[in-house]
Parts: sequence; structure tokens; C-alpha cells
Amino acid sequence: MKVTIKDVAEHAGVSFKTVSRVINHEGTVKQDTLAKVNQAIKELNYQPNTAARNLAGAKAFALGFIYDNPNAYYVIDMQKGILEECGRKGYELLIHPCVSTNENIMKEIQQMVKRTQLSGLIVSPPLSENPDFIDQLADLDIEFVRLVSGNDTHQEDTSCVFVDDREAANTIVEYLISIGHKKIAFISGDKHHKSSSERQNGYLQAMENKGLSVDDAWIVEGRYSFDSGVAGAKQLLALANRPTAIFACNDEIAAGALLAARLDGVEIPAQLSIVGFEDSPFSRQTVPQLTTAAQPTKLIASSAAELLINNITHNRLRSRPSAPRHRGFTPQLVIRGSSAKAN
Amino acid sequence: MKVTIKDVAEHAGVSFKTVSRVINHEGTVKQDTLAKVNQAIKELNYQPNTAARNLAGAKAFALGFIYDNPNAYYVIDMQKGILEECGRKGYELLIHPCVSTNENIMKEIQQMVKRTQLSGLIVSPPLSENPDFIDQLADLDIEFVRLVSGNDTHQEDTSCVFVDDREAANTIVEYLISIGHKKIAFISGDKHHKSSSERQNGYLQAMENKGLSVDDAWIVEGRYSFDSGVAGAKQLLALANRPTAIFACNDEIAAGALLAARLDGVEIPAQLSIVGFEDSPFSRQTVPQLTTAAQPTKLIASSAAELLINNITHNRLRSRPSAPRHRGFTPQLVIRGSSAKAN
DNA sequence: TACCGGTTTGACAGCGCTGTCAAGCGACTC
DNA sequence: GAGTCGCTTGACAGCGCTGTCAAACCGGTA
Repeated sequence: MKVTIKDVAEHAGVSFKTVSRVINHEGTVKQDTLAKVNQAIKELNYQPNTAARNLAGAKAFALGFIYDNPNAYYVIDMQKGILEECGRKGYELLIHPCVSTNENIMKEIQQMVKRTQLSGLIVSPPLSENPDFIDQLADLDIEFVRLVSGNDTHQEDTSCVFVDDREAANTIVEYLISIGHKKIAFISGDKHHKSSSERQNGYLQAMENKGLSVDDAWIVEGRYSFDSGVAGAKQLLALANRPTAIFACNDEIAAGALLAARLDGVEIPAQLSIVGFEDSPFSRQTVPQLTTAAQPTKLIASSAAELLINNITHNRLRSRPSAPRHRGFTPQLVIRGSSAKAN
Repeated sequence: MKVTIKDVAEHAGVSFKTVSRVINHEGTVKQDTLAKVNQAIKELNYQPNTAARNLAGAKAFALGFIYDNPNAYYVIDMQKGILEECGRKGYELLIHPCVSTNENIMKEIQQMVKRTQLSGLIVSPPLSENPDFIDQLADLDIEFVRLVSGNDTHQEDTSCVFVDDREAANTIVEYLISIGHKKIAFISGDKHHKSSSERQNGYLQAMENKGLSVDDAWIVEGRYSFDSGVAGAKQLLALANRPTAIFACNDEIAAGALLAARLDGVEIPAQLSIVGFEDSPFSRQTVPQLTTAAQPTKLIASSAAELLINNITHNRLRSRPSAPRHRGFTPQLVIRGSSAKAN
């Protein structure tokens, strides 16, 4: 019933240590031995015992994913992306949703790491952008990769996957300008998310580059939620100096804005263009569908996992800290029906 | 740095086996010994090593959650609920999103179970309602709990958490009838989800009980998606014998239906009542907000985990199969703005 | 032939815990 | 005081694997 490494060894006529070498892709096994062992593994349908590997190796073949994000779509996509890479590399995944404002958060994570001997963590915003938290994490003696908004690949001394929100925001606003909009408003996301300020910076940058002035009243604070989109748009529509386009910090806000506009009798996109950010399912469940910037969340996630596992493997083999590495992504403009030429 | 069970034992002046007993709440430890040990655990900030426990005990302190559900909100809530219970009981959670139509699904799960020695699985629809799959699962020699739509607590010989969709649907339709609706339509969910047929049965039952006839054209097939809600509602609104209310199989469909109605110039709820099911965030992001049946997903999830862990513990201690047990939930009517008296 | 260096393999200890079983201990009985 | 029982504790093996180190092997060289 239960097949152990010794059974495989016997079946293949080698020592069980050699089988172990094969499992771990150590590369010091002769071609034909390797073939014999792989054959035996297949024939016996052998699955290495994770617990035993973890125990003997003092490190678990498992990653942890730490997040505090109310956006269910985002989290699910992240999980999927990470799991894909974990599957390929033979790692397990432990998820750890948390409340980033919780005081004990660090202790919580510390205990989890100790217990399960996780070999790496993937940390998503806003926690990944909290300097205090990252400092403490660095003390924890565990490999980790951060997901952060930005593009300062040179400055960072920890492994990161960057999403260039500013650039993407710049592109989306330049697009609005290119179709004739001059009065463009911005509804922000949660203020402690760097992605929100980066998107805002991209917006401001595009406006400035094109020589357009920004009315202070056009910048409204939101919270990455549908409701804040409704509220923000109401506020903007009541303005005397009313914008002809709204750049919402994500699709949920944009969907809210769309609703507020309709309630106000404003026709989209004829009288007002609204664009979102993220390309979440929200963007296709509105009428008209949302112009947005597509963020390849799943790909970002699997990249982060890949980076992390590389770092871990590197450490295991050479026993010296790996150089921090980085990856970058820039969301791409997707034009749909919610935006049109300004009158 | 690293604190093992032996350190704790030494610190407390007992054998490490006694510490093991304390960790596992075996209950055969004297009060004052227990206090000493707990004290030592706290002082040394000891965390038992999961891998070692798993290896020695031949069963992991971990559950698996198997799902194939496009509804991100549902999945996230499930995860949260399960994790809560896992945290309380000292279990880890491995998530396993999958494609239920995939041929190798069983092998996939089998390998996962073998590798990680999971001690239990939580299986959600539609996989949990697939008899073939469940039969195979039963052969796998692993404890599991199914989430299923229904209420046949007596018939089932496996552990289940039931959600009485029929009863809830009955209630929601009776509510519509009570406010004067006679022509009530139904948009179904995915046909291979039992929850959809159960909700449909509840609808039919309510109509029959109240002596109302159902026009075949009032029953439209949907797919638990926004788009199918749009399509379904369009179809219904084009009918000569047009319904005055629509019962949508979930909130996403209802949101779609709401949109279709608006596009058609139909005022909600004045000219048409629309109700959903689930009480997902969708139900609060529409105007008007959706009348729906609130399904306590998180609670259902933690109940399932609790049931499962109980079964596992029971097995461990007495080494005979535990009696299958059941829990039941009935979603509750939540009245919001999308429904009103029939003219 | 003997020797050397590099490659490939095997023997063995031990990771931190649980299961098993036997020993210790106190209270009670005759 | 010896025997008995039930509760509590400890000694010890071993879970399935990895890390370490030494042995075996192989081709080339003196």
C-alpha cells in the first residue's frame, strides 16, 4: 500500500540514497541509473513523503502566501498563479490571510514559520510596502519575495516583483488625452496602498507632460471599493468645473462611478468617459464595459513564486545568501466601451 | 534559537514524552505537571514542529480544501471559515483548486493525499455532489466532509454539511407571493450544481403550494454568471406573458438581470421585482440593492472543518471509523430594495 | 602495474516527534 | 504488610527522509 523510498531503491537495485538524489534533482546521478530509478518511481507510483523530507532537511518544501486584501478576485488569481508554480516545483502552499493592522501580525507569522518551517514567503500589499514589517521580516531568517507597486529595481535590496502602476496609469491617462479629454479627474484607492499613489503619480505626470492643468477638486479620495466609487463620482459630477473623464483607481471604483453617473442621468461614454484599472471581472459586468489597464495577476504571482523558489534552491545548494532579484510588469491598456472621444 | 520538545521537557523537569502529551491534549497529565509544562512552553516560546509530528504520527495535522468554483467571493469566505477552525485546532490548510471535469482529478488528489498525508478533506460542490467521485474518494482511506445542497440528513452515509437551498428558495418565493406576485420567473444556475435544481424545486414547490401555475417559459436556464443573468432576463422580458418578478439562482445572475431590465427601460422594483440568492457583495453593489437569501458561507465552512476535525480526532483515539455526522444550514431571507409589491 | 583525481554510489546517523509498553506511585483492600 | 488497581510518567524504537563522509569505480598517466 504505502510505497517508501526504500521500496523504490530495492525495485531499482540501488541504495535509497541514490533515489533521494534523483528526487531532489541533484544531478550527480549517472544517466542510466537515473533512468532506472525514474522507471521504478513510475512503476510503483511513488510519492515522496513531504513530512519526512521536511524533517530531515530542516526546511519544508512549502511556501507561505501572506495577504490582507479585500479584493477576492485578486486573491484568487494570486493563489492560482502561485499554486501553478508550486505544482511544477513540488512545493506546497500555505495561505495566510491576515489583518495588516493587527499588532501581533509579526508574531503570528513568526509562529507559523517556526511551526511549519516554511522555506519562503510571498508577501502582497499593503504589508509588502510597510517598511517596519519588512525590516522585521528580514530578521526572521526566511527567504521572501515582495509584491510592490513601483519600478525602482535598483534601489531595493530585497527580492521583489514590481508592478509599474505609474507607467500604466500614465498610459491610460495619455490615452484619454489623445481622444480629446482635457478635464480628467482621478478617484484614488486606499491611501496606504502604494499602488494608489503610484497611479495618481502616473495621472499627474501624464497631465503635466501634455501641458494640462489639474483642478484640485478633480482628485477625490476613494478606498478601492464600489461604494467609494459611487461617492467619488457623485462628488465629481456636482462640480461646476466638471471633468469629462474619470480615471478610477480600480475597476470596482469605476463600476461604482458608472452607477453614480447613470443615477445622475449622465450618459456613458457620450457625456463622460470612465476608465478603471486591473481588468477584473468587474470591468466586463458593466454596461458599457470598462476601459482599463490589464494587470496579469496570475502571471505576477507565478513569477513571484518562481523567483522565490529559485532563491531558496540557490541558498540550499551554496549555503550563502542569494543576490536579491527582481521582476517587473507593466499593466496594459485595454480599450472598451466606457471611454470615447470628448465632445 | 530553535526550541525542541526536549528543551521544554528539561526546562519543566519532565520527560519529553510528557510534553508531547500536553501538546496533544491527551488529558492523562496531572494538573500541576500540566501547569509546569505549559509554563515552560510559554517561557521558551515553543512551537511544535509540524513535520516531525506528521512523520511520527503518520498523519499530517493538515486539512485539504478541494474546490472548483468560479465564484471568488464564495471561495474566499470558505477559506476564511476553514482557516479559523484550523487555527483553533492547530491544523494547517492546503488549498486545492481544480477542474472538476478533468479526468485525472482523482489521481491528482490521491497523489496530494499521499505526499502530504493530509488527515482530512473538505469537498465543495460540484465535486461533492458527483457520486462517482465520492465513491472513489471513499476508497481513498481518508476522512472527508462534503458540502452539499439538500437536507436528507438521514439518507447520507458520509459526513456532510447540508445547505437547505430548497427551503430557502421556497421562503423567498413565498415572500414574493405574499407581496402580491403571481407571475414569478426563475433563472437557474449551472445545471450540474445540485444547488440550482434544489432552488428550482423550492420555487416550484412554493408556486404549487400557493396554487399558482407556472408557465414553462418562465423557467430559463442560466449559469451562475452575470452574463447569463443578462441573457435570461432579456428572454423573460420579451415574453408576451411577462412575469412580474424574477427569482435568480444567485446574486450574480440577479445583478445581470437587473442590468438587462434597466437597459430595457424597466423600472426596478416598480415594474419588476428581482431577487437573488447568496447575499454576496454583488447584492449590495446594485441599485436598488438585492433582496436575497443570506447564506452564512464562513460559518458553513468552519462547521465543516469542525466536523471533519472531530471525526479525525475520534478516529485517532479509538481507531474505529467514526459515525458519519451532519450539520444543516438554511439561508435566511434578506429583504432589500429590488423587490416590491406587485401592481 | 601502480597511482591519481574526479565522478558516482552507499552506509549510517539523526531530524523532532508519536506510539507502545513497561515502570512508578499513591490509595485502597484484606 | 503485601497485594491490587488506576492513574501518571518515562524509556525506547522508529516514522521516511537528508546530510555527511567514506568507499567504489573509472579513465588517464607515469
